[in-house]
Amino acid sequence: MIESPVASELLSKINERRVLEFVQRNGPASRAVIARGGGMSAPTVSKAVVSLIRNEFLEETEASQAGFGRPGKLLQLSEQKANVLGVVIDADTCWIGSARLDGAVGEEQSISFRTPKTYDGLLQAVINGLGEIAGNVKGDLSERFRGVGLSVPGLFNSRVGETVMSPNLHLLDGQRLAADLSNEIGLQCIALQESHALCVGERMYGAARGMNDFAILDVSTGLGLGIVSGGHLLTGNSGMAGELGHITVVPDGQRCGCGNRGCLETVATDTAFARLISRELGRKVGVKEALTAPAVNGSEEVIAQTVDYLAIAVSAVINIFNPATLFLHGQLMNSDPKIFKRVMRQAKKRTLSPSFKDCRILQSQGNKRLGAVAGIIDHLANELAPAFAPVGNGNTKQAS
Amino acid sequence: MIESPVASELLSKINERRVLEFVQRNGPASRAVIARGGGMSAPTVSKAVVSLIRNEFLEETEASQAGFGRPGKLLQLSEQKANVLGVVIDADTCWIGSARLDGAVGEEQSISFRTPKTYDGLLQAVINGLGEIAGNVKGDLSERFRGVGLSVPGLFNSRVGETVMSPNLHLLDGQRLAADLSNEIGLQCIALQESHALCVGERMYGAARGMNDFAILDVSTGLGLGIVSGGHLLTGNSGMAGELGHITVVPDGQRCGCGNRGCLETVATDTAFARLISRELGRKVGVKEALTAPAVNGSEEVIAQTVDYLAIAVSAVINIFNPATLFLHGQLMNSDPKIFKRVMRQAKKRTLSPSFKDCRILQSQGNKRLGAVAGIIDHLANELAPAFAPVGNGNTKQAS
DNA sequence: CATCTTTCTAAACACCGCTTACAAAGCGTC
DNA sequence: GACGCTTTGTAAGCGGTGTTTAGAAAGATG
Repeated sequence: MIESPVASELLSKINERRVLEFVQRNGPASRAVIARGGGMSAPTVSKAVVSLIRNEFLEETEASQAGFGRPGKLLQLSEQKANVLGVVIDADTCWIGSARLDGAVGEEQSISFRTPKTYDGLLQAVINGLGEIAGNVKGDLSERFRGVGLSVPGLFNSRVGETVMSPNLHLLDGQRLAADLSNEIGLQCIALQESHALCVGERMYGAARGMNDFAILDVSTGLGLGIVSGGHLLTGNSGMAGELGHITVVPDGQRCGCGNRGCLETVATDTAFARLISRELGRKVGVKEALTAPAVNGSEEVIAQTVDYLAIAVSAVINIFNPATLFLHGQLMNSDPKIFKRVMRQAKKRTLSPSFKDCRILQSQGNKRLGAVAGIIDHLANELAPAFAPVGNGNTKQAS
Repeated sequence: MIESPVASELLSKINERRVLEFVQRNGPASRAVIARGGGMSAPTVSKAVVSLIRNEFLEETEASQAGFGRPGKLLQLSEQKANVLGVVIDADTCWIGSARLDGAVGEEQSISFRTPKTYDGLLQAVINGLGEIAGNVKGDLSERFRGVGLSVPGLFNSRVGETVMSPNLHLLDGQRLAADLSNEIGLQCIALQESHALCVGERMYGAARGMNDFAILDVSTGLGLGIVSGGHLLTGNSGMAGELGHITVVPDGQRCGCGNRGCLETVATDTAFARLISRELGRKVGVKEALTAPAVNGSEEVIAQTVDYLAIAVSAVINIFNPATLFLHGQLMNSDPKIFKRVMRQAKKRTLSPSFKDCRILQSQGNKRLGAVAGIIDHLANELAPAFAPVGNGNTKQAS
């Protein structure tokens, strides 16, 4: 039933992982600092460091911080060998870039291109792009990089690595992009659904660094939701968890791309807003134009229709997940403070007040690129060593 | 940041926990059987067993199964010393009972009583009840029992152990029943919100045994939801996760007990159904009577109003959590197959089909009593030793 | 240059799980 | 009833790991 033969080596693996995570979180540090901060003895840290350097996760810099006694040699995430590649697939554009283990994306080493029209075209474009970044030397790829992380839109089955359905990019339907890519370039490729990628990225490198209970609600053409609860990304049985956009809020509402009627996604997204304003103005406008349209600035009544549903979404997330922090992401909320305020006001009304008080709500930039990179880095770390999570069922405290 | 000083003993603790869980799941077994089934070597199991017997979690029985070679001595969960107490607080009645570590509740050793009208009355009634079960010898309690698990209704903050708000039992508001009880009787007391208790109980002893991704939707006067995802009970930051009942589905609907309007709970519960039928009949009826009323058997249109919202709830759970199994619990769905069928049919329409296909939906009895018992047993096991969960962020597979 | 502080490592020790070897305990057969 | 067969359970030895202790290394201070 339970597997994995708890051997002695497990301990050293756990400690290696701890050291690595300490450096990931706190930046370069000496062995002594890691020992103090990570709750391990100095020799233990040293041994872990030896292994991490051998595996090219860390490297020793000459840089030594000034101080009283003997200066410690700083250990940092490897910049030489431990680079990874990130790929973000979106409906209109794709992005490819390289990054170091610390998540720093080399801007000069990244490219964007319009999303091709066919799956084969996309696959080939990604392969070409990766090769370009690797300096056009194909054989070099697997030497300079350790893996590729992908952010993919739509409904993604992470158990089998297959995009089940991608409403805005149907060419991915039924495809296994990560596997196909891996076969072509001979590197590990790991795909994450974009909302999940956002979560992993924010947690590893972004605003949610170190947080164990948070949610990210991403409002754009659709409604994306990523949840980290108790330190775990909520994936569900097949990685399809988080589809908040398709809960029904208008029982006989308009038809949604998913086939159902009245999904939250039909009324609480950029697209819904633009559609609404277009009708108001009598001509078709995009989201950006809609936001600056006079009708919008004029009347709260007009924006209310979208915004109040957005508040229902926010409220649902807080009621259902009780996160310590909720990040809101999307131009609709982050461009106009008036809109954000109204969302907050309405959400407060619609949420159980203890849960609402318990939750800090922040606007966030979010970054799928970091997410793609974080996805592969997290995978590499898991491959190296398991994170240790002493864990029960979450029931807590208050004993005698 | 991360604590717990990964010492050598950690390994033995993990293995003790494994042995204990093996026996919990598979019943009495010999050391050899545990070794084979649990993936440990025989000496390791023996050592763990010694410790578990010393801590009175296990005991050795003389009973030996017939077979070829030397018969193994069976190890079972201690019946002598390792008993626990379970307490279920409900709006109308309370229950107290004792159970063994294997979850077997001694029916003759349980009592029920009407829920008192005041908090002090309740506390005293529980204390008395516990004493009664312990044989009226107060000092004996802490010798015969290891702890008390409680199932409490309403919104429960598990971080501080306080009931924040209990709509159907306001005497609990702001109270810390587990802590108060613990102070009085000198035993460890652990409270769980009732929906969470349901989950823990089903997972440890019931229909969800061994499942790592499931949800339980409990439809009664309110809408309770418990989620286990990736093997973890979803509690949120303060244990208040799972409040599906208060998401808004009728933006300008009727007022809910929580202060908001149009909560799912106002339209998709027993109470809502009874209210609906009452209006139909022109007189006030309870749920049971409502279910057998001629109006109900006659027309689908009448029940549809409640049932279709119930389907929205089911659909929301599947869309949001992507569970492998969903247990539906509540007399509304489990008494009339016609109703259940309609819920299923409607839910199927309203759910993303990959997620729906991925999810097995079962009717379930559920049992808060087992939940209360499982809660304290799980806590005791966690105290003894951490469960080991090698864990990443949940991103999976499909590498080169 | 000696002293001080801090870093890092080597050695000794204790703990752990695993493998191997062996004793223990029944069953079948002769 | 004795012997072999099979399985169970334990003792001893080995390799791996973390910790403590002691000491070497490296720079700052006086």
